[in-house]
Amino acid sequence: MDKLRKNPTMTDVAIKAGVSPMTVSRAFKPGSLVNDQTRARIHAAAEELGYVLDSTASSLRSQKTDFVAVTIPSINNANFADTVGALTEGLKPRGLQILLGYTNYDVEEEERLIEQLLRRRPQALVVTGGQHTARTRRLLENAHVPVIETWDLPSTPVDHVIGFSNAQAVQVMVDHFVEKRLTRIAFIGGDVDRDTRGLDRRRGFIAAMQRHGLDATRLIAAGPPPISMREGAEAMVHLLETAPDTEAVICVSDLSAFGALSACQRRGIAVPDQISIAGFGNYEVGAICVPSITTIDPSPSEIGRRAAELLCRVLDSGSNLPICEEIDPRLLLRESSI
Amino acid sequence: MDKLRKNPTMTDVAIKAGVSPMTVSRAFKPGSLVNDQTRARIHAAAEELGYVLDSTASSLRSQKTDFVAVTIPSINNANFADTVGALTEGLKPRGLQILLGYTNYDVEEEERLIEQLLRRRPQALVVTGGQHTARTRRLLENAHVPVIETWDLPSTPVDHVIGFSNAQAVQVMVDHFVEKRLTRIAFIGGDVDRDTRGLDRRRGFIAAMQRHGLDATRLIAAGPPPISMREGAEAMVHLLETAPDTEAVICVSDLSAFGALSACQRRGIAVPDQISIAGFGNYEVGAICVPSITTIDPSPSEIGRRAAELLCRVLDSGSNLPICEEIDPRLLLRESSI
DNA sequence: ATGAAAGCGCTAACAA
DNA sequence: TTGTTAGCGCTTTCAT
Repeated sequence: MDKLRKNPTMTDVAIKAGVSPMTVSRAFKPGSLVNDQTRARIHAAAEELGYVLDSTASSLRSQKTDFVAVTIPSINNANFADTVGALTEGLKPRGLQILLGYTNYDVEEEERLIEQLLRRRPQALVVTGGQHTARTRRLLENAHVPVIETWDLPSTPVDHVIGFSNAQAVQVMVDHFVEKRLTRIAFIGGDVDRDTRGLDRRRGFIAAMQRHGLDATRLIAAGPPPISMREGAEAMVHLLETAPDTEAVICVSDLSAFGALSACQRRGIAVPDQISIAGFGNYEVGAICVPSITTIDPSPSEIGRRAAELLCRVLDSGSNLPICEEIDPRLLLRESSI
Repeated sequence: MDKLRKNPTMTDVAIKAGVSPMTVSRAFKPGSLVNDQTRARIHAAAEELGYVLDSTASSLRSQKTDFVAVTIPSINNANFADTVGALTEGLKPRGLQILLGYTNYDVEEEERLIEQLLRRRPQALVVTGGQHTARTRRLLENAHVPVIETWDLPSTPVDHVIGFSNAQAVQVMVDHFVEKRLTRIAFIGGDVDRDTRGLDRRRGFIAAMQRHGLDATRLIAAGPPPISMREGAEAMVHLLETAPDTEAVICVSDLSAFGALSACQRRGIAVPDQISIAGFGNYEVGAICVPSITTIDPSPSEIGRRAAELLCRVLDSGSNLPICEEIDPRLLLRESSI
C-alpha cells in the first residue's frame, strides 16, 4: 500500500469514464438523472480507481452536511447507548449519520466538545442534560440549527426538549418505600458537582423525605460520577457500618444498586428481608440478578426514538417553535424491595 | 434564535477586527505568529459574532483532517468502550479526535460504515476485528492512511495489528478446567456467523476439548450476538435440561456468564460446587457479583493505549512497515470455578 | 442527459 | 507581523 499517493478525485474518475466531473457527481447522487449505462461505466471506473467520495468538499460546496451531532456523558453506559441506538435508527431513513462525542459528565468538557462538533457544521445537535456553561449556551443558540436537550427538563431550555424530571422520578420511589412503612431510607450517589442528573435525583430524594417529615441525612457520596458497581458496594459497606438500622437504600443507578446488593450478600444481609434496595435506569443487570432490583425505567430508547422523530419534523418544516416532550418514567417493582 | 441566518465566516470576523482573513486564520491556529493584541482583538470579534471555525473548509484547503476513524461492534459494550476511551486519551495530545462508528457485529454493515468514514478522510483507521468483506479490504488498502486491526490476530492483516488470539485464550480456560478434573464442559455463545471473535472463542473451545480427547458437543448457540445476560440465563436453563451432568460452562462473555450464574441461583444450583462457570472479558459485573466469575482479561484499555501509541509513531515516521503487537490475555481465577 | 463556469470558506505559498 | 493570490474537490446554476 502506498500511503503517500493521493486519493483519486472525481476528475480522475471522469477522465477514466470519458465524461465530465459533473456527470460523475450525479452518478453518485441517488435519484439523479444519469443514463444507466453511463452510470455503470462511472461506477466501474470509480471502483477500479478505488475512488471514495470526498464529503469534505461535497459539504463545503453544498453548504450542508449529512450528520447530527450527539453528546452523551459516557460512551460506556447502556442507557445512553440505547438512546443513541434509537436515534441512529430513527435518522437512518433520512440519510443522517450520528457524530458522537462524550463529555465525561463534565460541563467544561461539554463546552470544548460542543465547539469541536459545531466546527463540523452538523444539521442538528442532540445533547444530554439541560445544564451547560454560559458559553455552551451561547454556542448552541448561535448554531443556527435545531438543538434538543434530553434526559432532563431544563427550566430554561435552549431549544427543544425530550426528557423527564430526575428529581420527580426519585420522589415516586421514596413515596413507594414510605407506603411500605419503611422510613429509615438512605441515598447512595456520586459527588454532587459533576453529574447533574445524579444531583437532581439526590435533590428529589431529599425533597421527598422532608415532605414526609423523615430524616434526609443518610446520604453517601461515593466519588466522581459515574458511580460504579464497586463504588456502590463500598458505599453500602460504609452505610452498614455508620447507619446499621437503615431499612432501605435508593441508589443513583442500577449499577451502584447491584454493587450494594452484592455487598449485602457478602455480609449475609438478606435483601429485601433486612434491607430493601432500589436503583435507577432499568439496566439489564438489575433485571437478571437474584434478587432482581426495583428500579425506575426512563425509557432511554424512547428518548432517542422521539428525538429522531422531532428532528425529522423540525428539519422538514423549518419551524422555529421550541417543542418540549415529557417522558414518563415507570417505577418497576422487583424482588429487592418489599 | 434565527436558524435561517447564515453562520459568520472568517471574513466577517476579519472585517470586524480590521484585519485580513489570513490573520484571523492564524489567530485561530495555536502556535502561529500573530501579535498578541491583534489576536485578542480577533478573538473578541469572533466571540461577539458567535464565530466558530468551519473545519469543513479548513480540512479541504489544508488537505488534512484532525480525526481518526474507529469502528467497534457495538456502542453498548464496556470492553470496546474501554478501548475507545484509552484511544481517545492517547490521541488527545496530538489534537486528534475520534470519529466513532459501530458495525452491529456485521461485516456488511462494517463495509457500509467504513466507506462512510473514509469519505470524511480520516488520518487513520482503527477497526475492531480482522475479518472483513473483500470490498472492505480493498477500501482499507486504498485509503492511503494507516490502518490498525484490533482485538484479533488476522492471518493476513491489512496493515498494523494490536490484538490477541481469541481461540488461544479460551483454550487456556479449557486447560484450566481439565487440570481441575472437570471434563463435561459446555460452551455458551452466539450464532456462529456474525461475531467473528465469538466464533473464534468457540473454535478455541472445540480445539482444546478435542486435544484433551473430550466431548466438544455441548455447544449452545444463544442467538445473534451480542449475547445478553438474559440470553445467557436462557441458555443455561436449556443446558441444565438437556445436559444436566455438565460440570463446567464457558461463556462467550462475562455478561452471558452472569446470566448463566443467575439462572443457577434461581434453580438452587450451587456455583461452583455443582457447576463451574467462566466468562470472557473481565467486565465489572463478574468481579462484583457473588460468587465472582472466573474470566479472561484481554486488557481492552491496553489495546487502545497501544493503538494510540502506534498511530502516533507511524504518523510521525510516515513508515510503511506493518507492525503487529500481540496482547497477552490473563486468566483470572475467581469464585465461580473450582 | 450532459457539460461549463463559478465559488463554498478556508489556508498554502509567496510577497511585503 | 500581516496581506495577496490562488485553489483544495466538489456541486450549484445555467446552458445545451
